[in-house]
Amino acid sequence: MMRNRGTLSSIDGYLQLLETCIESKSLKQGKIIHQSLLKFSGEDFNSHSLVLDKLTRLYISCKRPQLAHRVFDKIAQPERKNKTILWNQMIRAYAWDGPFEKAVDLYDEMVDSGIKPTKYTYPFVLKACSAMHDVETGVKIHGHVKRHNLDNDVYVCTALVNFYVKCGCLEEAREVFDEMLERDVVAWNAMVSGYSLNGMYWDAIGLVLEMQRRGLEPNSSTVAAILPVIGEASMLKEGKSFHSFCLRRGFDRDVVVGTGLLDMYGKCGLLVYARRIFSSLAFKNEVTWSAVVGACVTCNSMGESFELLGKMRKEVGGSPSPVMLATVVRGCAKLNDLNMGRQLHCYMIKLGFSFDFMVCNTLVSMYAKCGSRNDAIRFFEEMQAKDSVSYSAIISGCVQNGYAEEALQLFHKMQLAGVEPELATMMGFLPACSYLAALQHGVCGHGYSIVRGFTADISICNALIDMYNKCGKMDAARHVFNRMHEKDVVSWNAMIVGYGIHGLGKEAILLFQDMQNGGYEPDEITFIALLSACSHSGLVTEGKHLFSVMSQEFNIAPKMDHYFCTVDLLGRAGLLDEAHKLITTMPFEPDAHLWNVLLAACRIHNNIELAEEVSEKIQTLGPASPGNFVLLYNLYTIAQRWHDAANIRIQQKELGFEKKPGCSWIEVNGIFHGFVGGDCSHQESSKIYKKLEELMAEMKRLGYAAESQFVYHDVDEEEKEKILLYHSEKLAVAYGIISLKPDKPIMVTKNLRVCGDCHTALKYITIIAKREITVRDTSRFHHFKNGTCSCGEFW
DNA sequence: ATAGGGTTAG
Repeated sequence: MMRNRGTLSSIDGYLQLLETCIESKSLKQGKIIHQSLLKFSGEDFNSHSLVLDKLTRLYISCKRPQLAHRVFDKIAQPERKNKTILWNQMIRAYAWDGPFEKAVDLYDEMVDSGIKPTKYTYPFVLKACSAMHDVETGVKIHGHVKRHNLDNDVYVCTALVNFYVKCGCLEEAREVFDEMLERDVVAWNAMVSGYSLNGMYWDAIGLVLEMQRRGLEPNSSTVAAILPVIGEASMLKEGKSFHSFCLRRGFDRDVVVGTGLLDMYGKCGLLVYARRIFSSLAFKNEVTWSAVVGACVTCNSMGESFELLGKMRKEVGGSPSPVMLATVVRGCAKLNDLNMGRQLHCYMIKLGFSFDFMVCNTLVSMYAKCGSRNDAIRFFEEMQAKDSVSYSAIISGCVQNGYAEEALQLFHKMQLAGVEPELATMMGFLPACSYLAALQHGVCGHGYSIVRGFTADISICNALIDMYNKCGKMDAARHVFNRMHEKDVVSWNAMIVGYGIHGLGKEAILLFQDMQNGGYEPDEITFIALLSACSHSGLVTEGKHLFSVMSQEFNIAPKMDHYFCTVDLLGRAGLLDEAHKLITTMPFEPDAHLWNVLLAACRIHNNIELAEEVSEKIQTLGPASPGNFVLLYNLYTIAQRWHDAANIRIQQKELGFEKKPGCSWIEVNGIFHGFVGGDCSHQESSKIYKKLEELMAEMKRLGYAAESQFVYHDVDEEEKEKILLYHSEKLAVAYGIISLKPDKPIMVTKNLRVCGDCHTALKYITIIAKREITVRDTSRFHHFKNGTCSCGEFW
């Protein structure tokens, strides 16, 4: 009889066979045995607890927790009660390989069936909780630990510290750590890596010092845990002292420590040291190779990173890891090498990495940083799964390329898709609001940031300050600024810029005083902000003083941008010769851009002789931007040299310096209405033009004459008047007047500088329409009120 | 131990 084969006497044989499979982790053989048991053994055998126990262990050891679970469930209830160890092993299996929620389910089942968890149970459930970031369940389990008086066990408490650390609850972790009766090196390491993972370098280092003071020796794990933060904070001095500590203990030969050391040196910018450690390591693994490639990318040695990629394939064989490729792609982004980026993209597809979140997100970012918004969008849309990083990458990518409105739409899509915006998402969203002057969206973003606790972050507050400043809400910006618990140089700069673009130069300088009194060191950007603030307010003496002070007292050598601002300041004030002299006596060669600033000043003060001299310089240098062409063109048209003007236009086209079309927009109830010159595409276009004509008639009655010098075409006066009337900023203002309630101020944003004729016209319009109008152009705010503008003609 | 998204100026 077949059933005879399944007698109890043959069980031992099966059990032994299973045991060898468990030891050798041989899934294939194990499955064969399992199947033959099913086929030939019949019921008795199949429910034999020893067999089921072994089978469960087999699948656990082969990392098949779900298969194991199925067998485990067959063990009869009374038997299962005595198998605490097996329960623990099942939970551990899920905690390692997932699905993590199953680990928690099993734990609950265990507790419900009256089995007391042991100190070996808790660490695994907690591990599963931290993998899911399930703080609530973890805290519940912490309660169970206390109830079972296991809160004096090193093993369990270390697991609790680890759990809290991974969930970002540093205070809770520290509390558990502090209450531990005895602490071994592993416990200390858990706390150290907690501070390290959360970027709290001083706490991490302090803890290592304290552990040494208490007579405990840091081991290689301690060092490996602390090196990443040291690198992140570029604390070279501390890094070197840990390095020498490693040399004394011989830890440097350890791959993990060695990799950590080379990574740390790379992040500190010392590629020479990183290379040296890399070549000294006898054993290098995948991570080591990725780390050294990363060090090259960080230190701008791109060629070397590509070489290393090839070298690794030759020396180690096999294909590079996703991490390594993502790192090289990051290098392409840094180099702006779209071609190489595309090639790597193909390579990644070939290797089958196109399902990896990290890899795909790097590609989105690379395309965006290389200025190819189309590729970025296309690739982003094609991704089957998108996480918050994908959205963050595409949102900032759009903003970086000037597609701020699209960025807002993507932010909206993100929420519809149920993906929660993270801090870094807001770092793309808020600048998009700044760009668009999208106050209503910006305020929502502020609210959301408060709710999520992001406003504790300096960078978020800086982005908020900038957003409010660019939306014309200086009070709100200052409020955020004042309430920050900690500021950095960016905070001060953002606020100084705010005063500058609002024409409040004196306030900008006062804030600079406060900054110094507060013990903050200004940087290059601080002075760019200050100088441009002076230029917007006509503060010539103050600006000149700041320019000399920056190198003499603050040891910051003026760069092109500082000359740019100072020439602008002098030029606008009519000090053309002084501006000219500054350019010719500066310690490096001026570029076309800088001459262009002087040219613009010549145009303001109608100095044709100097302008011609300057334009010659620009022509020999080769115009560097569409702006150069525009100014030259304008200059010739003022001089009515139509032939020269036409030549400039032709040259501009041939060289591919197309001028950006002027475009203005206005936010009405959170919706943007954009206009280009002569735009008839708006739904209410006819109403807008009717309003403009009405205003025009009234303006003329008050003495307005179209300033036709702002039309640089050889056309007759009437035609010029029309071209001017339909400038985008006028269209947007007219739409504001007809769509916003009379008591609401009108705010229009323009992507170029506001035109001179429009500037005059808007003064009249404030009188006629009895409304306040604000225009933000690329360089500053213009607040029009009762026939005047806040800019005082400095723009 | 390596790895994806980020603020200010021109």
